[in-house]
Amino acid sequence: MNVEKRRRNTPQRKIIHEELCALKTHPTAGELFEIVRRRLPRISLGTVYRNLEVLHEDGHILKLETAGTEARFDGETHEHYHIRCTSCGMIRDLEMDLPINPVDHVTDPGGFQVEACDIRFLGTCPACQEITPGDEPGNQPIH
Amino acid sequence: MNVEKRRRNTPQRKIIHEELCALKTHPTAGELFEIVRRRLPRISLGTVYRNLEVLHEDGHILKLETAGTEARFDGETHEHYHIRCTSCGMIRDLEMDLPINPVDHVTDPGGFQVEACDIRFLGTCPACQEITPGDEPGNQPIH
DNA sequence: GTTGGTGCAAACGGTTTGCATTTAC
DNA sequence: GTAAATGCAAACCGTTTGCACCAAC
Repeated sequence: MNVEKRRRNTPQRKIIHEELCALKTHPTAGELFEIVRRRLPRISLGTVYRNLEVLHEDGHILKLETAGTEARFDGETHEHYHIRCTSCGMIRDLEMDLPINPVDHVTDPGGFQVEACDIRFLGTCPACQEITPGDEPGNQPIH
Repeated sequence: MNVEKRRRNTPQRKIIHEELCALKTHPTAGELFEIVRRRLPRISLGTVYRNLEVLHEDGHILKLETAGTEARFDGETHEHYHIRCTSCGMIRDLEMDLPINPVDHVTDPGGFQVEACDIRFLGTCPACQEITPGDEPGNQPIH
C-alpha cells in the first residue's frame, strides 16, 4: 500500500520548490510560474502545476485550497494558520496557538470519519484598511 | 453608502431560493439548476448563477467556496459548521458548539483587522469509507 | 535502455458576461 | 415607461491532459 512513485530530481522541480520556499506570499501557480521563469525561461505552466502537485503529494509544500478561486501554495509546512484579506485576497501567516482542537468537539459526525479541521481567519489587510476605512459591503464569513 | 440595489421578485429567484432551502445537500449551481428546471423548464444556468450571487449578496444563502472545486450553496444561514468529504466533496452540516472563539486567540495579527474565522472540518463520508476502507493517499489537512 | 518529466497546445469545467428580449414595478 | 432580470451563447480563466521529445537514473 501507498506505493511511492520514484521521483526524479529535475532542475525544474528543484527550482520551483526553492522559489516557493523563498517566498512568504503564498503565490498562485501562475505567480510562481512568472518567478520561476526568470531562472528557467523555457519552463511551461503545465510543468509548474505538475510539480506543485507532486510536491504537495509528497508533503513538501502546502496547497491552500481555501483561498479564493485560485489555489495558493506555501513552502512552509509546519503547523500554522492563515488569514485572508476579504478585500484583496492576500494571505498572511498567523503564528498562534489554540488551547483546544475543534475536532475534539464534534459531537455528532453523522457517520463521517473526522480527519482534520481547517481554520481560516478573515479580515482586512493593512493596505485595504487605508483604502476603505469605513463600511464596505464585505464578504460574510463562510462556514 | 451601502447602496442596496432595487431587487425584483422574479419567479426564477423565488423558486431557486425555495428549492435550495428545501435541500439539505448543499448543492452546486449545476445540481440546483437541474432541480429548478423541473419547475421552470426554460430557465438557464446563467440565471441560476446570477440569482445565487444575488441571494448570497443579500445574506439569504451561504456560499461554500473551496478553491479548485465547485462552489456549494446552503439555504440555512444560521450559525453552524460543515464537514467536507476529502474524497467526493460532499458536504454535511455539523451541529456543535465550540467552547472558545479562535478569533480571540490571535496574538499577532500583523496589522490585519481580524473579522471572523471560518472552521471547516474534513473527513471521509460513510459512502467513501466503504469504497476505501484502508489507507488511501489522503489529502493532508489544509491551513 | 527505461520510464518519469518536460514543453507545447489543445481541451476541460465551472463561472461570467454581452446582448437582445422580456417583465416586474 | 424604465430598469432589472432572463435566456442564450460565447467568452473567460484556472487547471488538466495527450503527445512527442528529452533526460535522470
